[in-house]
Amino acid sequence: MATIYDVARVSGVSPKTVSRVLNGDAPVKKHTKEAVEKAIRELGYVPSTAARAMRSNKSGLVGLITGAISLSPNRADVSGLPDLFIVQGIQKAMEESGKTLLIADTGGQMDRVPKLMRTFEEHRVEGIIYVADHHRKVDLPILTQNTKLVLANCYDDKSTPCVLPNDYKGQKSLVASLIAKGHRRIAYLTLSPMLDATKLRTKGYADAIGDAGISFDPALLVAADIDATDHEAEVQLLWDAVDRVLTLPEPPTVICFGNDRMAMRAYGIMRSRGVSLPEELSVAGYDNHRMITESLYPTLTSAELPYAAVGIRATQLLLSMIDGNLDAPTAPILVSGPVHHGNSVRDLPKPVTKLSSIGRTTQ
Amino acid sequence: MATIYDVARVSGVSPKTVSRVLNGDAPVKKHTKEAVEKAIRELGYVPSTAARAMRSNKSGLVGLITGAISLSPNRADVSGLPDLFIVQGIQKAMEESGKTLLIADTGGQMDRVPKLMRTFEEHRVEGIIYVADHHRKVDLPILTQNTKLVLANCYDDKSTPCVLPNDYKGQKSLVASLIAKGHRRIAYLTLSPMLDATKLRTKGYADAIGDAGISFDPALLVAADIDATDHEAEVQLLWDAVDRVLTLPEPPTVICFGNDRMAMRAYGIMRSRGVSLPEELSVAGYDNHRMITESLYPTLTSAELPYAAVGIRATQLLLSMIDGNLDAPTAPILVSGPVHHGNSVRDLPKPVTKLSSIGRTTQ
DNA sequence: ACAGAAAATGACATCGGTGTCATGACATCG
DNA sequence: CGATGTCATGACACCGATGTCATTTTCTGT
Repeated sequence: MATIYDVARVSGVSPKTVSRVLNGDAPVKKHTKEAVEKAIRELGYVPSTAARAMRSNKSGLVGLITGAISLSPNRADVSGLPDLFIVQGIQKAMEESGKTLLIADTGGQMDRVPKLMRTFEEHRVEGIIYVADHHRKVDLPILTQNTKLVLANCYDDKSTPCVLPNDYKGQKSLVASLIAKGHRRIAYLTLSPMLDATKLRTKGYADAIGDAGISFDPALLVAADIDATDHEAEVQLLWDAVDRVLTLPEPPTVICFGNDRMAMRAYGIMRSRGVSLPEELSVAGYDNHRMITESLYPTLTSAELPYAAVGIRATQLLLSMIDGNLDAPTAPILVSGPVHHGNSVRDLPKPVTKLSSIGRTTQ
Repeated sequence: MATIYDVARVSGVSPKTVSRVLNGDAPVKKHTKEAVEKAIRELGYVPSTAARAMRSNKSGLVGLITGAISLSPNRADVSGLPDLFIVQGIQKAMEESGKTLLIADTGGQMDRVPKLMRTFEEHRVEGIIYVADHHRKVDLPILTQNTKLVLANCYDDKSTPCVLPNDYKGQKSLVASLIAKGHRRIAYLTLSPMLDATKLRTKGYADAIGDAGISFDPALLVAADIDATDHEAEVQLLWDAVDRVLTLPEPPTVICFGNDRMAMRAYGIMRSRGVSLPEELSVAGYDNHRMITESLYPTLTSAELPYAAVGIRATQLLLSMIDGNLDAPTAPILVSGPVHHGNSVRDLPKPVTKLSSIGRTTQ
């Protein structure tokens, strides 16, 4: 492989001058410059990042730890939006920065993380992004010294800088939009209550109806997706939850589901029950998993889980930390996504005025 | 960041001795060794691969070019098995080799490949794997000098070493297994005839029935998945193709589809037509896309498209080329996968003997 | 035409490891 | 006991870039 010395020799100048041509950091005579460029072309010279890294103490590398590549395709049916979208956002944002991404996949085994981090340190990465498969707390080994670390879709108790989806605001916006369409009996069939996302979204739901002056009815809030190892059991739980809210004395006019997949299943359940969507019942999901929302009929209203944006924000944050422009933020950075309106939510005739709204508004 | 010199100073030995402790390539007194290891621990010393790479001219890096990360999740509905599975295979195999994987995603734009290759060369990767999204011919820019290159799921006309799924054998094995179950009228509804995979599989189909002494009936071979930009049109083409073979004077007892997704759609079509599976008609797919094959009822018989294995083989090939153990193979390496038997193919009562098989065996 | 400034270029050291060779301390053997 | 060999260690150069500083060439203005 040709080196800068070879180029210098062939073009009859000093290596330093070749360096100047390469980096354009000092004036070089036009004639000289052309000779050097010719030599570079002839020799097929490509500068070595390793040598550069050594001299400048900057590797130009950024590490990414994720399980998204090894797990995503198989897992498409067990979870919400695949975290691969976060990785995509990171790739996209990183590309523009000129840094090179070193991707390490855990294969789902957390105990491999220290080894991966070690490899990253040997390569002197300028920073590391850790991506979790869902909004949750993590506990990573502490990095030696001052390697920059950003958590994406997760957080820890050492106040490591992190970027999270704004689950609170997402659900709140979604429910607010339902209220704006005239709905007042709004059921929420959640994912497991153990999830951070569920806790936050439930608060968003409660605040949205509270802000609208609607009283909170605990019967409308049902955890419908407990960790069932069994696929059958999962479907049955959902069926049961739907049944429970629909047979209430005053049933909801709309049901929000913990994610789009639950909503998709609900379409089938409604068909079985002879309930037509959205005429007799409106439905909303979460994630805006386009493969689902756009292919369902009617198209599904859903709050976007802004995974690509989380990846992009995490990258921007890391890059700014690397540049030293910014101290690490102490609070999590929250990323919000819009509500995507499909045809699964219908406009409800509004009561004429608040004063006259004495009769029932449902059914 | 601590260097080998810091370790040497703290432990009171020469840098070279520290190097020996690190690499174990020369005897070191036990006492000295312990002192060095203590210093390494205290300083949190991590050797720099950049410096190593410079001295040894070996980066320990391998490049991977793919579009699987940026495209896979969105594209799950437009293609067969996602090529991400190939990337998974590569990651897995590479991990054991101690090399570090540099993943570059094209984002679907082929014109970005030269830039990515350039970056890889700057990092002095020891080899590059190029992954295509489906079995096809590619035309990559020539690499400077002797950088090792392996193509996965694709080939070129410069006889670059490549690893391909054995589409011929896959379809042949599948059809042979159908014949073993007593089927003799076997329809094949293919993907676009322009695809390499289709050509190879069609030959596999023809050879399998030929080997069984069944005469080839062109009416049973229909291209059913032309590149329709429109989703609707695609479904209609499939419906039409199914209709065409089922209304033949002597209809098939089993239909093979170009991929699992087509087969999945066919389930719906059969339901509409009132044809029960597998009692009245057997069905087989291709890819063994588990998300589909295992969740359909009845479970789908499918030939495995061995993407993970393609990734692993490609990695092994590249690593052996890097080690110089092996010259590049001149012919493509073909990877075969098994046929996965689901419940979508039923055993057909066999004619008692060949001599007495005068009557119709169908319907 | 000449001093002085500015532009263009080069010599050399350095980054952090490791290969090569030299050297000193012991052990072994005749 | 001295010659020889082995073991353990260190000095030094080198990999390929680039920062620092020195030097040479070219450009100004008077």
